[in-house]
Order: sequence, then C-alpha cells, then structure tokens
Amino acid sequence: MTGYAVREAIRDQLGHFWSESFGQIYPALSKLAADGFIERTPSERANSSLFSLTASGERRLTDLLRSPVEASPPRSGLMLRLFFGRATGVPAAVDLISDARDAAAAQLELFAGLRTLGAAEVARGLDADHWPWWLITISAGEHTARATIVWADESLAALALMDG
Amino acid sequence: MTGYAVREAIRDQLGHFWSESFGQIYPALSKLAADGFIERTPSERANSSLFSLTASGERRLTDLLRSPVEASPPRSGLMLRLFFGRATGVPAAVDLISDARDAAAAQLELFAGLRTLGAAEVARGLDADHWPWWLITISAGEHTARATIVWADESLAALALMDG
DNA sequence: GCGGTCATGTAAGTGGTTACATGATTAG
DNA sequence: CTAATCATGTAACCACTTACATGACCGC
Repeated sequence: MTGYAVREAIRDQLGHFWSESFGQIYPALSKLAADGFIERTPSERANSSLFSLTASGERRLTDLLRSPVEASPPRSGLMLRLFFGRATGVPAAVDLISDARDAAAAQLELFAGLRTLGAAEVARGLDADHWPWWLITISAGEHTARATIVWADESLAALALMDG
Repeated sequence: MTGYAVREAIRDQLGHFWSESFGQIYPALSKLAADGFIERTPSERANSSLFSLTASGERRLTDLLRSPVEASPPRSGLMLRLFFGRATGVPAAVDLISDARDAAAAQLELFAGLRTLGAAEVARGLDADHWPWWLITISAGEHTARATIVWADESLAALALMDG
C-alpha cells in the first residue's frame, strides 16, 4: 500500500486506540525501506510508491507485536484539574466531570456502531478470523468508557452533597 | 518551594496520574519567573532558590485548572498488539492480557493503600478539605483498574475457547 | 571524612504534530 | 474544467526524557 493508504488504514481501523500523522509515516517508511523491512515498488501512478513487507520485515513485525508493552508515564489533564479542585471550586469540577461523562457516553455509542458494523461484515463472510481480535479491542474501550460513566456519576453525586 | 521539592511533590502526590522530569521543571520555572507568574527568592542554602506564586500566577493557575481538558491522541500499545492478534497467535495475546491484568490488580492494591493512608490523615485532622478531591482521583483509578480486570478476564475466557 | 540526599541546570536525542509546498488523478 | 481526493515529502517546532555535570548540606 501507499503511505497515504497506511495513514487512512490507521485512522479508520485503529482510530480508537492509535494515531499517526504524515510527518511520522513518510520518514518511517523511508527508514524501514532502508533497513530492508519493507520494499518500495513504483506504482502505476506518477511519483507514488507501493510498499510491502519483506520476509525480514514480517519477522520484525511479529517480534514487536509480541514484545511486552512498556508503560507510558501517566498524564491525565482531567485528574490533575480535579486534584486541585479545592482551588477551582465545585462548579468547575462538575463541568469537567460532566464533559468526561459525555465523551465516554459518545464513545460507547461509537463502539456499539463498530460492533454492529463488524457483525454485519462477519455475517457476509468477511474477516471472520480477524473479528475476535477486533472485538477484544472494542470490548476494552467499552469497559473503560462504562467505568468512566459510573465514576462520573458517583463523583457528581459526591460533589452535589459537598456543595449543599 | 524549590524546584527539587516541586518534583518530589509531583512524584509523591500526583504520581498516579501525572509525572514531570527535572529537564522539564527547571526550564519551566525559569520561564514562569520571567513571565511574572512565580517569584524567585534566594533560599538560605547556597545556589538554591525558593519559588512562590505571585498574584498573577495564582490567577493564571486557576484559569488553567478550569480550562477544558484537551484530548490527547490515543496510543495504546496493548490494543495495537491485540488488534493484530491473528498474526501473533493466542498464546502471545494471553501473555499480554495477563500482564495487563496483573498491573491493574497491583494498582488496585496501591489505591487501597492510598485510601487508608488518606483516611488516617483526615482522622488526625489534616487536609480535611482536600481529601474529597484526592478521593475523586483515587476512585477514578480504581474504576478503570477494575474495568481492566473484568475486561481481561472476559477476554482470556474468550481466547481459551478460541484455542480449543 | 564520606556517603546520601538536596539542589540546579544543560545537552543530546526522541517522538511527535502542524503547516507548508507540490503535484497527479479522478469525478462530476 | 474544476474541485476534491490521492499522494509525497520537508521544515519548524514542541514536549519530553535521559544522562551528564556540578556542587551544597547533613548525619554518622
């Protein structure tokens, strides 16, 4: 596929848990090609290349995918703000938590859509062996979104008591 | 407080949802002082300064704390790996999910510790008006950790069926 | 006096985004 | 023919981490 197509695929298929920008993709493709992990072949279109995995690239990829996940340093803007709630007051905190709740609810709907979309594709015999993996990532998103909503409701209730 | 103390406070008090490194803190303090948001006064100790919020800094801080949280681009190494589970196989996925479950369980214990620690301080009459906010952030951590555990157990069960 | 902690800062490098510049191809 | 989309790449910049260099102070 082309670099452009890579980005489209990331946005459309990994969108809810991964993102990459063009400024990242094109240099990465050049480097991967230089390292022999992917192969560049000119496409029919002018000034355009198609990339495909080499055998060593495939090995490298599965190695990376099997490697343990390194923890990223925590950085939650929402929690930071709530931690200093004493300084900003209850109403500001209510706003922030309500926003987070809304965002989680919206995500939940989005995941429901992905579920029906995927189920329909599977019913048509497409991507059947990929579907369980797809489902695991959707399920993770749903669980955390639901947890966020429960937490938000509890916290909003607690703040309502504080205020009165 | 000193820059060093700022970092200690961030590590010890915001540790579970925020982090900063020295390389970040010292330049930031210099810039904040140049902008008039904090004031640098030499401390008794040689080559050491104490910083304190100015009036404009206090205003700026509460403004920032009240500002809406901007969403950071999603990037979950775990989900990325699981999404390509077809390529890496069930056992690799089981390892990854088990690790995530363990990490969440460990976090949960940590949060339980923070709860008892904080409750003890409040019982001794310390930080009583800060405690509810502290609790909100702990609660958020607990909810997401529990959600992770439930998701992990469900997913491991699903993978066990796939394998057989 | 010596090791640990307190303290400040810089340098090099990484990983990422946004914006810009450019042009080919296709759909209407 | 013209607007949208496909396509590639670079430049500038930002946020952040790690490692390094330096030294004061304190307790034993």
